[in-house]
Amino acid sequence: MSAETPAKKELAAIKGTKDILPGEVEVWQAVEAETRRLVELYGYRELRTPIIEPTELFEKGTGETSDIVTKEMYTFTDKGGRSITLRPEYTPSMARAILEHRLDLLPEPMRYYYIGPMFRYDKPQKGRYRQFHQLDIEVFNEKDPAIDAEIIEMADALLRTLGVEGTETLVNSVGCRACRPAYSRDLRSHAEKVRDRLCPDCRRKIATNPLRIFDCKVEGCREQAALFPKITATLCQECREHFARVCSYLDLYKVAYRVEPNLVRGLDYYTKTTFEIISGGLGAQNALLGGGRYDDMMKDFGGPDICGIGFAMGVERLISVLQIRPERKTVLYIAHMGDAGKRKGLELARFFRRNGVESLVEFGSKGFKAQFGRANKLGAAWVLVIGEDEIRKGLYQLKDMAAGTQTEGTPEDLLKIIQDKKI
RNA sequence: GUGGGUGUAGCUCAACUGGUUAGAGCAUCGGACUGUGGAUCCGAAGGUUGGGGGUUCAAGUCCCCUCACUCACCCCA
Repeated sequence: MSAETPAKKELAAIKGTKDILPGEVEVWQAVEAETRRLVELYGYRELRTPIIEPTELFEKGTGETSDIVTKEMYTFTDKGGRSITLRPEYTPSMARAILEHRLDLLPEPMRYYYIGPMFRYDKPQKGRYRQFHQLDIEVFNEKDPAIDAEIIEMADALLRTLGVEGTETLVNSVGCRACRPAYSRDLRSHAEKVRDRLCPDCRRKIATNPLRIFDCKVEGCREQAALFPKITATLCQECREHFARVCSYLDLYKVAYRVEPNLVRGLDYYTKTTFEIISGGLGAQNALLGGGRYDDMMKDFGGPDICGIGFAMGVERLISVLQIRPERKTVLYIAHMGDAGKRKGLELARFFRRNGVESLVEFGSKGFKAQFGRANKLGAAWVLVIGEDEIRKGLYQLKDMAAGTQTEGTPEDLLKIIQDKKI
């Protein structure tokens, strides 16, 4: 079967997006199923929101000065003149849904999750796509530092249950509105004093985002940054105590982690705890998941003063470090001879499918030799043989392809053989 | 958005300093082989060499533009 029209390159998937084909999609399905199972053990419920939102939601939620909002959003005007944006992240949508439906008035704990596509107009590279997928986890109205630790422990448990190895968990506190401004001022004045020893990029960061100087890879900048004050040393009383409790609970869970005072998350809304789990083998985009606390978002939305905490995990990145590559094979292939054989095959396929056995019937008329060859290529575990003799007797041949053995019996007999072997 | 690298069949790769009709392996399809698979042999199909322009008697090969992929910066999942 040769393709009559070769795929035109002009009709390829757009830059930064990908098809997920059979052979790989099974990995996605397994990851999604395992993820749902695990987070529901922690009391999370799925909450789905639209892919499109009013642009304003992200301007207010993600932050007007963030890179995401200033240069990475897919924004357009719809026919009604509204400014619409394809969600670049999930947290603001989640917060919006909570307020819109007043879920904060329900007795259930507000623990939600979602797995789905996000959109950012970035330049694609390893582990970075324009349409990518995230697992998003959020908890609202839970001030206790125990939830900070539990959420990190859950992230750790999820990666373990999926078989991810060689990760490192980084935690930090970025303070709150009471103590962070003072720290930023402090940092700026320190950086200003050594301005001429910093790279051009970092000189610019002094004004825009001094915390980011810690991320610079230039040797001179790193030397200077090492001398800057640590945020962990200048936290206010409340933030310091909160962070100490988070760490002590993590110790209780025996989760391995490293306090990384230089860990700065890029989104503006974080307060107190931030964390990230990184993995080697991901190149420059090494964050498998990242998140933190955002105690002021709901209030900023004009809603009740309830706090939030959560994280997002990159599904593409996760899958790229997974070892598992499950493949789905055909179970039962039905080979036949003659028109009566074909009709009986179609009938029996229905019988087997109704009893939970995946079945494929050969539609063409080939010799048994060719049909067995085809079954073999499809990786069929079983082949049902229907010829004149079988139809006359009402007894069919079932071949176990791996063992090479063949059994005769009624459809019910043969079904039982397949079902027994499955267990 | 800024740099660097790479684009040849579905996949992995060939094609000497520019030189006839761009080849091979794997995969696909057909045959040897109309009552039983994996092997082997034979054959077929599959390409505007990512696209466009230029230099040249002659371009897969050199130059320019563009697109895509890729790595890093940046940002982040």
